[in-house]
Amino acid sequence: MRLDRSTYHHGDLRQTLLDISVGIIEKKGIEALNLRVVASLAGVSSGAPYHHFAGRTQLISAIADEGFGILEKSMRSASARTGDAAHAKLEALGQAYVRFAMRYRGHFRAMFRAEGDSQADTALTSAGNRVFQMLCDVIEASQTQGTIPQGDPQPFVLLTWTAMHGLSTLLVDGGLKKINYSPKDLAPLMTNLLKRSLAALAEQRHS
Amino acid sequence: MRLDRSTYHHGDLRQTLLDISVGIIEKKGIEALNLRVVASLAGVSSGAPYHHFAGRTQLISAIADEGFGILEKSMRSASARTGDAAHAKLEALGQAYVRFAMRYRGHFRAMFRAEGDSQADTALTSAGNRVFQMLCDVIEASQTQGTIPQGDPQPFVLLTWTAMHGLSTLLVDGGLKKINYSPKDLAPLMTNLLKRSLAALAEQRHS
DNA sequence: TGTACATCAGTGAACGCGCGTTCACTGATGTAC
DNA sequence: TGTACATCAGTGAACGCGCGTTCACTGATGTAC
Repeated sequence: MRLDRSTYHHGDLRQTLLDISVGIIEKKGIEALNLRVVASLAGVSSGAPYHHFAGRTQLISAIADEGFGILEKSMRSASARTGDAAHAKLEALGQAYVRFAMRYRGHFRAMFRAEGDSQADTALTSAGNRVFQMLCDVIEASQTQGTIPQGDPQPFVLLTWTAMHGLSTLLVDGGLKKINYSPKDLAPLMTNLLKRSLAALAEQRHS
Repeated sequence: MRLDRSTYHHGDLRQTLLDISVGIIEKKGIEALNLRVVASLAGVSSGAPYHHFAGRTQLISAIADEGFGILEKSMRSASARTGDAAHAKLEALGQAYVRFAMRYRGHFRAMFRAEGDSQADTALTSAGNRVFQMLCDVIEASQTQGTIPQGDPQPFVLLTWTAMHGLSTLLVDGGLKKINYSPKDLAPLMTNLLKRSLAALAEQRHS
């Protein structure tokens, strides 16, 4: 019965492999993730990773899982730091999301890798579902509190997600390099845009 | 001096290869693009494509170029169909962009493939630059006509781009499968959101 | 109109390498008695 | 406390395949004279 994995053989190879992989995905993208290189950077042989992950795919999934965990924690603590006003919570969630994407680019890419139409297996993890649920909840709370018009919340949820996610994608993949506007200014700008404009949608939805 | 390429040997293998590749990228994603399979689907041998493209990378670039060409044409004709009011043109551009992404998913993926940080060579083609320029122009026209507040147009351009592009990405990669809201309703919804809310940003930009 | 020649778009076998994955093995750690 | 044994996390050579790419070639089309 070993309590301390960290003194056993390598230390914590599993986490080391995850960390190195994240670094590679950040720098070179997910396609460049090469198990042999990861292993050698970790100082182990090419077969070692298979004692911790069934294969390359599972390693990437593990990174995605870790990412969703971090994202959920970030969003919960961001939400907890605000008052009960739904609009404040919505803004906090948006900022937390974008900030997460910038800070954990490798995880973000692993979480939202587009692998053709096999998107089925990109089914969100439980943490991913909880994140999405947080968004739904705060939108509904906004409706209850009158910050957002009544009615089917889905379009509002979608718009919020689109704005958050679209901006994050642009920031992560460098799609706005040619626009010299600081990302730090953009996150709050974007979330405020969102918050302020949701109301304008009310009549649009019924057209 | 042959005037009719289409009667020469295969016909127009170059275009055939492009079309088949686009189909594959639509169905299975860009990583699944396999030159040998493309060649065999076109009914030619594995070496044939190299008489038309220097390699896999150049074939993808050719698809991207074609895509930017189509996108530019779509946006120009959408813009031409409206009056001179800048806000109408802005909305038309947004709708054209999203519609293009849905209709030409393969091209769209080739145009905005994220290949790590080698984004340098994803430098936009001339058509891509013109598309971006159209967006800048209409934003500036909106400022002149008073639909959008004065000042540095960059943040406005960026927000428009983010909204258009973020929604398109979600639609193309199936990121909103679980939300049963029709894409056809979403495009105008999104562009209207954008148009109506740009004004709300004025004070935000100076905070 | 016919013959020699250049060119161009194909063929298809073969090369070669990157890389995921396997497998028989070894050495270190923990457990039983 | 020592010895036998189970287990687990490593090693590293080797397998195998997918796939981009090359190359000597062939047959069809176009040009010169």
